[in-house]
Amino acid sequence: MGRGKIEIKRIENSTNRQVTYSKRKGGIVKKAKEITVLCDAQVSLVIFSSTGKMSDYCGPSNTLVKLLDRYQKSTGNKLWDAKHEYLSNEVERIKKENDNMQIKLRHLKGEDITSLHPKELISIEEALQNGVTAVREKQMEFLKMLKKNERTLEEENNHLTCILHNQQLANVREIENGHYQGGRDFSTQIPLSFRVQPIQPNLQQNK
Amino acid sequence: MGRGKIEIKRIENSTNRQVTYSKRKGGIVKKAKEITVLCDAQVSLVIFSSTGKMSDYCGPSNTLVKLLDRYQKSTGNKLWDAKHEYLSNEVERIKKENDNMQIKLRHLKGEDITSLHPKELISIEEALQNGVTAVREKQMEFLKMLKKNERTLEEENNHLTCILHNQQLANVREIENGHYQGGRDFSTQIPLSFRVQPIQPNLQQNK
DNA sequence: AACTATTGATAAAC
DNA sequence: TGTTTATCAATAGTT
Repeated sequence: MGRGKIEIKRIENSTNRQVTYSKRKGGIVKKAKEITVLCDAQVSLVIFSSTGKMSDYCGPSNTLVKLLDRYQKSTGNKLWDAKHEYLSNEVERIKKENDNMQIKLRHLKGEDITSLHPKELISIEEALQNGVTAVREKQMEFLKMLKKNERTLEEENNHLTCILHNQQLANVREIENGHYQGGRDFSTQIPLSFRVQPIQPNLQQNK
Repeated sequence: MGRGKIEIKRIENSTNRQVTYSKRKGGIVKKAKEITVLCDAQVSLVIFSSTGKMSDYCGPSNTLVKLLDRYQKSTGNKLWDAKHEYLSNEVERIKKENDNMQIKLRHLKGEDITSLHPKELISIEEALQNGVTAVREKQMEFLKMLKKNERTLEEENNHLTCILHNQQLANVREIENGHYQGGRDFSTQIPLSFRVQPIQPNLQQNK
């Protein structure tokens, strides 16, 4: 079809090849559209030119994806294969797990329990009771720790009070003896055992 | 091109449509092959007939997958990567949700609470307390229902006892009067108000 | 499935 | 790239 018959082999003239490509591409796409309408067929057509440019045509109301999905099924080719299926199943599985946990959570919060059996209610109550017990135990631990800290602080307080008292005594005595010497460091006169030791409260266990 | 011009619209005659489909399909595939050779292009062609049968053509040394991979890159359409990504994200998202719930559940069960703040402990305790309250309320409802049923049954019992008593009295009297008539239906002699009424226990509220 | 009159596609030229 | 035109190819209707 044309001014002369042509052999079906690569067109060496690059320009000619490009022109022929354009024309024939148009022709094929047109034919594709026609067969789509005439025979209500589904067509997916993807063409790359030798320069790497792409064209495509897809039957109406059909995304390429949809059509290729069908292609996959037809050929048994697992185009988007195991990975996909795995992920899909994974999503399903986890969603179910999620739902179950949601339900359990709601039950533990005392919601949606109207439709439950007495036995189920009892087991939930037990769980809650155990929880309460454990939480309260923890709180008791806290309390103990606070009290322990309190005691420690009290002891420290006593210590400090004692030291202060001693200092004041020493001070008074020095003044009475007329040996007052101004800004002296009294701490060096206090027996070592009375010096304030830094105390680490173990309240910081929970930052 | 043919014995007469045809409109490009669906061919209603099914046989004709099928024939035209065959012819044109061959034509398109031929054209695809030609452009492949003439212009060294790459072609992927997938056609489904209206009956669901599939044909395809692929340029030489190119699997459809490879070509479509190129298509994917060309369009920037992350054809199946997009799907994958979506699913992957979905999995991640739900897994996180899952983990959070798992943690909450464990906390409510009194597990893994060592690292919690007192404030958090308190809010968990509150939740548990609420749960216990709700569950116990439900159980109370059950108890009430059971008691109500018990009462109902007792009343029924009384009824029946009463009826039986009356029957026996009637029986005795009849025998005393010498009017005994064998397998008679005593129920017809009992005043209506004494007849056993069917009682619907509302215990079935929870199936 | 084969035939053929006709239309449609397109190679070459502009 | 778009148009024109002579020619060939595809195919609609027929057998």
